[in-house]
Amino acid sequence: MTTSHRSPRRSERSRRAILDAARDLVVEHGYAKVGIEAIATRAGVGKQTIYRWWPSKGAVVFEAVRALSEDSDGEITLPDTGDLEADLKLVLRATAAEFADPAFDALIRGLTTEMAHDRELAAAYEEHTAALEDAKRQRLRSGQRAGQLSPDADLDLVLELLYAPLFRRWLLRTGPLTADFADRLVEAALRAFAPAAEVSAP
Amino acid sequence: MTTSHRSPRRSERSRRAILDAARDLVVEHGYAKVGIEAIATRAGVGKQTIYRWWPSKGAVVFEAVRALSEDSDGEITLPDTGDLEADLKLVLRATAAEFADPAFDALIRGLTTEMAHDRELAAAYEEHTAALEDAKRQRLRSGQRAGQLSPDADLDLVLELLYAPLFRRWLLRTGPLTADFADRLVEAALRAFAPAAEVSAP
Amino acid sequence: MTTSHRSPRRSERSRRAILDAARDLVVEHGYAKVGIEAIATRAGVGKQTIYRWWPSKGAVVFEAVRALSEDSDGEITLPDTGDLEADLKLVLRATAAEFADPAFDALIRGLTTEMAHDRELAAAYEEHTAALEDAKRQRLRSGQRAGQLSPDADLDLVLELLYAPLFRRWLLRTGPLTADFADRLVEAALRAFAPAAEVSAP
Amino acid sequence: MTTSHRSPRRSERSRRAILDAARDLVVEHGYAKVGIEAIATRAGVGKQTIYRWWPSKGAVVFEAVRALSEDSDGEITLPDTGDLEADLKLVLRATAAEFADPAFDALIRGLTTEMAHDRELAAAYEEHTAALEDAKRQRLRSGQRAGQLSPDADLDLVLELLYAPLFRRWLLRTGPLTADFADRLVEAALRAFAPAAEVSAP
DNA sequence: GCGTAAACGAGACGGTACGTCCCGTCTTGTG
DNA sequence: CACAAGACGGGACGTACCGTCTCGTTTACGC
Repeated sequence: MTTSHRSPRRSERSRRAILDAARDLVVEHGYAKVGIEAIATRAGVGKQTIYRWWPSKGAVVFEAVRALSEDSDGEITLPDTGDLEADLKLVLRATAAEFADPAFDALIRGLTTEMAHDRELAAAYEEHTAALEDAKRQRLRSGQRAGQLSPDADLDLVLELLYAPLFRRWLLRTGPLTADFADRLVEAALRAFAPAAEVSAP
Repeated sequence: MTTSHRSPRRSERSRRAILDAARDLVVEHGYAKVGIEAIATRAGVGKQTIYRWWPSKGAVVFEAVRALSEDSDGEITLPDTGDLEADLKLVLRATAAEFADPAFDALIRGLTTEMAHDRELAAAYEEHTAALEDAKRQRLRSGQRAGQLSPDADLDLVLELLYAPLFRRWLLRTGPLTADFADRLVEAALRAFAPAAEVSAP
Repeated sequence: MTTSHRSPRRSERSRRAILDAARDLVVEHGYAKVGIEAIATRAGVGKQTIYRWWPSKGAVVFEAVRALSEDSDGEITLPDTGDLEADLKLVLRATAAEFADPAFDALIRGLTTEMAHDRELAAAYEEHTAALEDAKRQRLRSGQRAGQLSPDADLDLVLELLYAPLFRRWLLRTGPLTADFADRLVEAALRAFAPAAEVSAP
Repeated sequence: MTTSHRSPRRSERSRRAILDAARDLVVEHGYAKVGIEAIATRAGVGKQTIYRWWPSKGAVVFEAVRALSEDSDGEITLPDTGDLEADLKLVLRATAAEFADPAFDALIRGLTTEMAHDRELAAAYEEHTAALEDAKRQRLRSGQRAGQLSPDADLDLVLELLYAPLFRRWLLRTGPLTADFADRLVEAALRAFAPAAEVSAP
């Protein structure tokens, strides 16, 4: 169990204070330099109150991140204007911009490297992003039905082609996360899974 | 400077012992659970002998990893049978297999997440892999000349399309690293940058 | 106030359970290693129920000890056969044996060292043993009247000479608590306060 | 091993700072309220430097106390004017005064109660006071030879009669530690072991 | 070959953070 | 409203390593 089970006895005030402290400290000093003690002190909370409800620093930060996106989570919908390429470019540009934001980077980078070592944390994160992944697949499927993707395209593979290069550039800082890069990724992926050329009718 | 400058006074025996100890300990217990003290003890060496020549644990492990591939490093050549697709599949399958090897994984995973936080280490690693990257680019260019890739394909982008999905699957364990996956990556990338179809003259 | 004021609302069942748990735990693990939480848990009681009625662990254990000797406390009478020496030897031998009993030792040792630091607890204990002290003094006075002690002997000093060496040997484990030791203490004290030798009239 | 083995590597500066801090803190706040962390902080020392050389807080304070009396320790000699009673009164009065000194009390009280629970510490203390005990016994023996004590008096028992009442009054605060009390103890003990009355020569 | 300066093993040092323990108080239902 | 249950802020515990800093002791060069 990575995330904390709510309990009627639990102090909501402390929970919020811990998550806020964790978020702020990580943004300020970076994931690695933040410890449980610092979070507890900043939150005005005993260490035990953290250990009681979370198994690790990763779990706390993870929940802090999740709490950020929780408000708007009601329903995830990606743009669907009918133009798959345009829509994907919009989304990937936004993703690239997000990765390029220092505050977001500070929060998410440490969490990501932590997930590379902690399978439980990774599983929790996957669960958290499942809805978003689904929405992405839905949009691709819609494009597929509209004849903008090959009918037998593996949509998961398409997603990996779109996002993995972005992810790798961000994590390893091997290249800039520009709108142009996002555009070219979309173009390449769509070319790779373009529907077969039509045969002109006689 | 991440790697150590050699000196005539330096004890080669200690250097080897430290690198071996670092490699073995990381493979045994994982990067995060290995500390400088443990490396020094296992190597039968004073801590200072490590701090004298390396700036961080990452640098030691990095050099330990580099030492592994140092023997065969004289000249890197990728297969070039004339069939770009076949050659790339060979290479990517090998890469996938390497990532799937537990010992390699243990060594390289911690180093990778460390690079995500330590720019110096990342720079050193990039330098170390520059030759290999070059070789990959060369093979693509050769294929390009042979008409198996569009003349205006961005070869770096092709490499990212090929390797980033592999990297991400490996790091985040989001999917299996099979030969089939490697094949499909190669096929997709080549389709994305296929040369323009010839228009038959009427 | 060291001891608890009784109240009609108070649960006698809880009170007994707490005292029993305290006694048992102290005998099992020693005074220092027993905490309020352990007592509460063993007694099947909330911590607050302890804090509501007792000010400290010392007070609980003290009352637990007192409860042991409460049954027989109606009237304290020391033996008075007319032979002071014999009677005192009997009593001191019994005291020595009591100190030598491991269960008694475990209970009383921690309480004693606590009293060395907590004046309130010490006062409460003194009050508790006042009747016994009185009885001892009575027996000495009786012997004094019978001409077995000097008429101007300071009976409190006699008691200190009798009991302090026993107490010190027990607390600091500086010697065995044997019947022989008890006997020799009695003999020495009585010699020290023997009535003046009669001068035979010529 | 309760006390610390000296080592050439050991920092004398740290050792002194720790003992001084321990002594001062105990005198200021009392044994029970002083912890290892406070000692380390006051001494400007890492906790580990304490744990490296001492097994417990008791051992540190014990050594701090011992260090106090170390200077004058060359040779212990008790006064021997030929008048045993006068000499003993001098010594016991001094002891009573020492116990009554608040700074000494603070230091020694906690240590004493600790010894009641920690046999190792008690053994170390006994060793430390062995020379003094010997000197006391010597003085008694000298008085014995001078015909001021019965030839078959058990000198250890005499010492217990002299010191135990003082000790008990001090520890349990059951009476004042006055010069008068010291005098009366000496008188009582000497009466108890007075040599047999001489037979007047005809 | 012989000083001498470095690099060495060893490990003590001042620190920081860990995760656990228990304190005494506070809060939340239940009987 | 006393009770059981137990969460809470607080803070000390003893451990593990960090990176720095002496200690003698090799060791291999320049004289």
